[in-house]
Amino acid sequence: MAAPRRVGAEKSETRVRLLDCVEELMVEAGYAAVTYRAVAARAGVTPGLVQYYFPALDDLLVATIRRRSEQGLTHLARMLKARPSQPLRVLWEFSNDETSAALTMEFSALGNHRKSVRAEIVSYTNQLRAVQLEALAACPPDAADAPEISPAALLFLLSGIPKLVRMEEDFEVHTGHAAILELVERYIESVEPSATGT
Amino acid sequence: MAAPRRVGAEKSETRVRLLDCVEELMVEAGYAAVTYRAVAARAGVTPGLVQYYFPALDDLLVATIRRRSEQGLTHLARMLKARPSQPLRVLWEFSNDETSAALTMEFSALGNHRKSVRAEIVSYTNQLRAVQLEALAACPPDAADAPEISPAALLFLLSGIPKLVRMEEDFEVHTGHAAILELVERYIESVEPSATGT
DNA sequence: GTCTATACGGCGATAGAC
DNA sequence: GTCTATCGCCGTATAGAC
Repeated sequence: MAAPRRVGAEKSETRVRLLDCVEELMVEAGYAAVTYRAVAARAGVTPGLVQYYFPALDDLLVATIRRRSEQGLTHLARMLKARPSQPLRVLWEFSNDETSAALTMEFSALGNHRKSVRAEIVSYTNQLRAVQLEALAACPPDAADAPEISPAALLFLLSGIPKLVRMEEDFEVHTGHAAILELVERYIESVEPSATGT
Repeated sequence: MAAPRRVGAEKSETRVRLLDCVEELMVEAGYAAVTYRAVAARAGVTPGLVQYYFPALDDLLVATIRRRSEQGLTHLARMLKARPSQPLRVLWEFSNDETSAALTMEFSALGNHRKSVRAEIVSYTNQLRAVQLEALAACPPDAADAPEISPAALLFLLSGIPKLVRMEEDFEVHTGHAAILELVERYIESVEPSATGT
């Protein structure tokens, strides 16, 4: 693996600040607003310096995604560890957490035609799914009045519904959102009653 | 409303051909590949001529979406009219139809930061939802063993699940897809048995 | 290792000639 | 209706100052 050119140190304060600026630009104006010149202007440096740390725009975008992904995996692991008896609630809350929802949507859109970004998202999603499936497997939902549903299908719904709701809200569609959220929450309540320990 | 500049006739053959080229470019290489120069090259005309018919790139993209949307609404109306006793099956098949799935995904991604495109999608989606809800309202699902679910929530799932599945497949995620599709189809079978008339 | 200056070709968009 | 010329912004590459 040849060094692709000269590149800045990983621990540089400047580098960290640049990634922060990318996130800000993305949520405020979309991924299309992430240009060398715009990032440089916001960080108060020259465009050339941004390129020094991230030779190609892909490098800048992938680094931004990777940092967020690592934070997400760590966060989920902490939540699961703190409440080992309520995997469904934890997964549902995690997927509904909007801390970085706008950013996540932006990344997905970007991934649609940037191969490098897509690869990074695939890697992250696979790690996430593995952790989530493991948590669900430890607690097979066999409550009395709950419909039969496989852990994989349940995970699809728990993680997918909040994402779908956010996407539709972005396009001013609200049909059935309140009803579906209430339905999922009633299901969770039936499988993992609020007042339950391990 | 002032005429925004000179513009080509709606019925021009060239105009129709340009829209075809846009769709081809979009599915083959993504919306980012839709440039005046690329569309012109594919259609065998000069970039300036493309701009004559569509002064801004937004005009070109919106025209492409509008044409597809009208086709989609017409198609759904025909399907509903042909099988008035099976709204659930029709809606499910319509949402699973991949005739223009790639294009639809592309439009959604585009809509995320092109205001004009977003507005067009909002308009189309609202019309679509109205038609779909009306179809569902004519047939309240009160089958014996089906879980209680409102028409709006049901529509959310029928239209959203196929979209979500396609999005995840794009990122090489397959978890729970087969199970969830089978689950929905079993539900539909319970509410609208295959061998049923009006 | 950090940072700057400059140049190149491609892009969307505009104005206007034929 | 059709096409050309031109403008400013973009990603990228390179040469070199501190």
